[in-house]
Amino acid sequence: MVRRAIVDKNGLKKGTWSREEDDKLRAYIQRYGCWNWRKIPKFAGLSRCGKSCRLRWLNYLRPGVKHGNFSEEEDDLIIQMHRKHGNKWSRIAKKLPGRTDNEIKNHWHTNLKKHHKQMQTAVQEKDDPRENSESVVDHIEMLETENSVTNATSQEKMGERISCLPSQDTFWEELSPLCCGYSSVPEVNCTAGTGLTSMKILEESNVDFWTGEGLIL
DNA sequence: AAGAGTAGCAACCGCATCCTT
DNA sequence: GAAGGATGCGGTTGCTACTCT
Repeated sequence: MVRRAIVDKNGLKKGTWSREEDDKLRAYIQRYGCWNWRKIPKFAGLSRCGKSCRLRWLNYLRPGVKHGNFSEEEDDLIIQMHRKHGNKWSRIAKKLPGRTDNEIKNHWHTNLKKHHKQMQTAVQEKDDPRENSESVVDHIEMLETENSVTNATSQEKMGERISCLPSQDTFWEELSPLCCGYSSVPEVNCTAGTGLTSMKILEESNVDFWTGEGLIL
């Protein structure tokens, strides 16, 4: 299920990524971070365009990316999010840690679309009470809205909670190879360092690893 | 067994938006 | 504020594997 690798007129390779290319890109980004997607292929020794590298990293090589079957919970969430936001795949992906917008989009077109149509037909035939009740998505987003309203307070709390983090620069320098693809980092008030690794700190601080936002518990 | 049709998904393309100068 | 470059996003394509006839 892959595209044959070809070389275009500019000498840039297209199509399937080989293992060797994956290794090169992964090694480069883990070492230097993704400071400029256009220049990375050159420095990493790849005959690919920056866009292609970015996509490959975000969808496959990035640590934490889940592959394989979607759970029922994930399916439900996708369906509800799609009902609410339409084809806003990146937005939907933010609610599913480890899933990429591309994967969700594919999953929707191959599996959920059919299911969704069946559901809609069923709803039209028999008025589905779920259509009128508050969905999980609505509830989550309502909480998020409340969270953003009290953002200042939250940030203060966040500052307190992770005031033990290393300096901001050190912190994101260490994390940058893992956080590539996200153009912004959260405004985190970091102060004195500790012996904890950044990953460990993230795990313990209720900060969403992928978005940098505080998690709703 | 073989050819046709379909499903699944990685990857590309082009436009939109953001960021920097 | 304008322009140009970088990045993000969603639609679409192309290829292989699988299923059906």
